[in-house]
Amino acid sequence: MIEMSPSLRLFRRYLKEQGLPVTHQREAVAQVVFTSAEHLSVEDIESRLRSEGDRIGKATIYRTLDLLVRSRLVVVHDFGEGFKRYEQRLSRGSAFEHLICLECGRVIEFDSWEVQEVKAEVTQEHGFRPIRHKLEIYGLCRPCQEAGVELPDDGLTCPIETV
Amino acid sequence: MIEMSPSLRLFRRYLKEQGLPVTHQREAVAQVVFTSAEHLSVEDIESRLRSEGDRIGKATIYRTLDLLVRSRLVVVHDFGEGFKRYEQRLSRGSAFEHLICLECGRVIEFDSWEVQEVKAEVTQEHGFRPIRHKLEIYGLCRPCQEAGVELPDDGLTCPIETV
DNA sequence: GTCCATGCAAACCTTTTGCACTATA
DNA sequence: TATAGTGCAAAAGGTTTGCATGGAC
Repeated sequence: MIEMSPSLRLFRRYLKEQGLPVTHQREAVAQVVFTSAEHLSVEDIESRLRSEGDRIGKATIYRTLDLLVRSRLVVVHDFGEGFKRYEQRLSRGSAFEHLICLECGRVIEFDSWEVQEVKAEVTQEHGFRPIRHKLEIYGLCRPCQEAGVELPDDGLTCPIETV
Repeated sequence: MIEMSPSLRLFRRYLKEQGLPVTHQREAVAQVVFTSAEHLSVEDIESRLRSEGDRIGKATIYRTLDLLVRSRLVVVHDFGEGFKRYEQRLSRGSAFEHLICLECGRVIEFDSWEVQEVKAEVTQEHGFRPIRHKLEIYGLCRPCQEAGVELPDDGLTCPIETV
């Protein structure tokens, strides 16, 4: 049986509030996300379920993740890898600021007070109603730099503008 | 014939530097991106080419966009819509800060000096070598708010944490 | 004449959907 | 027992690739 984490308890409550059945599959998928501190791909989730002896169809995983995101217990990230990653929202920072290593995919979260300020200022200026934001800084993490990784530079010989 | 914009000139130079042929298709795709101030999807690019009488295969468009990105004359964006958008890097702001309307998809660019500072600080702190960044603020643009658009809130009745 | 690009279609990958079957409440 | 979920396989949508043909240099 699945031991009950606080988040899982909330997810069950959410399902009941919505009049939806609490199934073994939903609990299993939720528990995988809730017991991980990482940004999981659907592939990751599927293989973790499998290693626990659970064989749950991809369609069900996607459908459950959709519920988890809707419940606000989980957030979805798109780091431009061609697929999405899912992360529990409770515990840890749950910051929307990330350093993302282009070499190994490592993600470091951080909080920025200043970004919140920029957000407030610029949205007010444009009459824009902010709902969420993300700041993503792509580059090379320390371990990859120390391993001597260099990213290829294929640009024009005389660069135009470097940001 | 295609009239030569400064960017197109640079793209030709880039192709020659790389020992690659300058073809009509490459010039046509590049010119579409260089003469637009918007964030174009491949669909957009294809239809603009078509309306100019150019019928260029999608594969060629993708391959040319890849070259344009490599040359650094164009940047690619992924706003989580399920496809990518392309934008010329010269002229205009070419900021990496965006307000993105969840209702109509409108994108407003802005520059933020503070974000550059946050980037410098946090990357130094983590020994991370930054290459590029993006700040995306999702929400409702003024016109959509005035049109009375409200986004559904399906979350738990007692929200956990609101960012 | 030698490469390389192009165009088409097929392949690919992630995600979504249709449908017969099963489980929840 | 009624209602909704599950699993499988097929479909969908954007992007990539293989290959024969055609164009750049």
